[in-house]
Amino acid sequence: MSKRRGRPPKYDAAEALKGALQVFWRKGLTATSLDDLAESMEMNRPSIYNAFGDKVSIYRKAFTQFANQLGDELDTILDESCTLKEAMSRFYERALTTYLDNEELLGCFVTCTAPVESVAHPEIRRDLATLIAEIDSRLKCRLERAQENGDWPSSRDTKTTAKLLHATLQSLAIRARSGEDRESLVDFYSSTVELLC
Amino acid sequence: MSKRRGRPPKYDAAEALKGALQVFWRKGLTATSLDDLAESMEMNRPSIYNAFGDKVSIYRKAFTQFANQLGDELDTILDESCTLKEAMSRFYERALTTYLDNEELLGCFVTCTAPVESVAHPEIRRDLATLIAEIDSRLKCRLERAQENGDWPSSRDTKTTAKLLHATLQSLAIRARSGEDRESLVDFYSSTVELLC
DNA sequence: CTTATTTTGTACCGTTTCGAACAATAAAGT
DNA sequence: ACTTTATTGTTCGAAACGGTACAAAATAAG
Repeated sequence: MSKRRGRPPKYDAAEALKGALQVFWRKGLTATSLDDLAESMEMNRPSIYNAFGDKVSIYRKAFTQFANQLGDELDTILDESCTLKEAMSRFYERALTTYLDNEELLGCFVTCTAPVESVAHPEIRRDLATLIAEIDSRLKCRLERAQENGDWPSSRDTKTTAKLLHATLQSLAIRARSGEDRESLVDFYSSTVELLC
Repeated sequence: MSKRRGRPPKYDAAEALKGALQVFWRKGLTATSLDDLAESMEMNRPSIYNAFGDKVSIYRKAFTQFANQLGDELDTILDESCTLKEAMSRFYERALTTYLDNEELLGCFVTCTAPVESVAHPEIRRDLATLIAEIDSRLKCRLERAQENGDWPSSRDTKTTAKLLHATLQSLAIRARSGEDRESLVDFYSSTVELLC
């Protein structure tokens, strides 16, 4: 029942990581300076270092938080939607909302900022690989469920279709960042859903 | 008939850009220093600056060279292949060869390094958007040709399928960089070709 | 009130960065 | 031979970088 000794931290860890995520999302790992992070996390450099370690560590923690948060939301959508078509439409729509937040064309944090660092930072490469495999797996499971429900032909290949649905998500991420307008992106995922689901 | 005055350049412009491309491909724009470029381009910094401008300019020139070269090769493959299936298989196989050059997992130069810079550098964002539209268009044309030849059902949507084929290319680029092995990537594009073509 | 513990914030260090100034070099024109 | 033009390579400087040392501040325990 002992209370924590010492001066109480001014920051909230999750909130600080959210700030870090915002800068990393716009600038990427390398172009983000510790000063940028200090400002966006509302902490000063030594406190950041003490709490989260060096820049790569902060990035990876922000990465994990992003993956967990968006992943959970997308999983919920996949689970609670009745038909496969409805599930995938809502899935992409939710992703787009994140990618085009506040009229800024940010794309997906992971897809747009992690690959470039994957060569210099093997830890990030592994984080990326793990996340990709995770999403593949979730989509494949959803397709299998649709097959059990008779909502999707059991003759079709779940593994390939899952990867194609994932590829569409990745493409939306990059296209959003390239400035493609929302209407065009919606058109893309809508017709993809029609074609594959 | 007048010859060029002054000391003749030691470097070959195309060769130097090739060197620049190699570093940018591994490190990305921001993490690449002018010293890195000087070494890889076999020029010293002032000469580089004099010949190609600042770092972003060099990157964009390397980008253009890459896009032209790979684009031309892929177009040739699309054009000279008889069947659509054969065309797309060779298309992806050629891309993979580039992405996995010399056992290093580099992925696509454009897909893996350009998006992260698109927010800070609008010129790069436009370059990226232009290239994406270009590839979409080429693939769509190939599908239309297949329809004319009776090689592909004229009932199907060329625009959406072109984007899906493109999304598969982008996904291969990212997956290669994440460390996914060649066998898995070949499996992915093979079954994609079967499914879509 | 004193001590122990933890975070904060200022100040600093050594390195790397980009870009430019400068003289040296190599070719063509006169 | 001398001038003109263009590239090379050395050198420099100001700024930004990541990371750390250290004292001040704030709380709990004794």
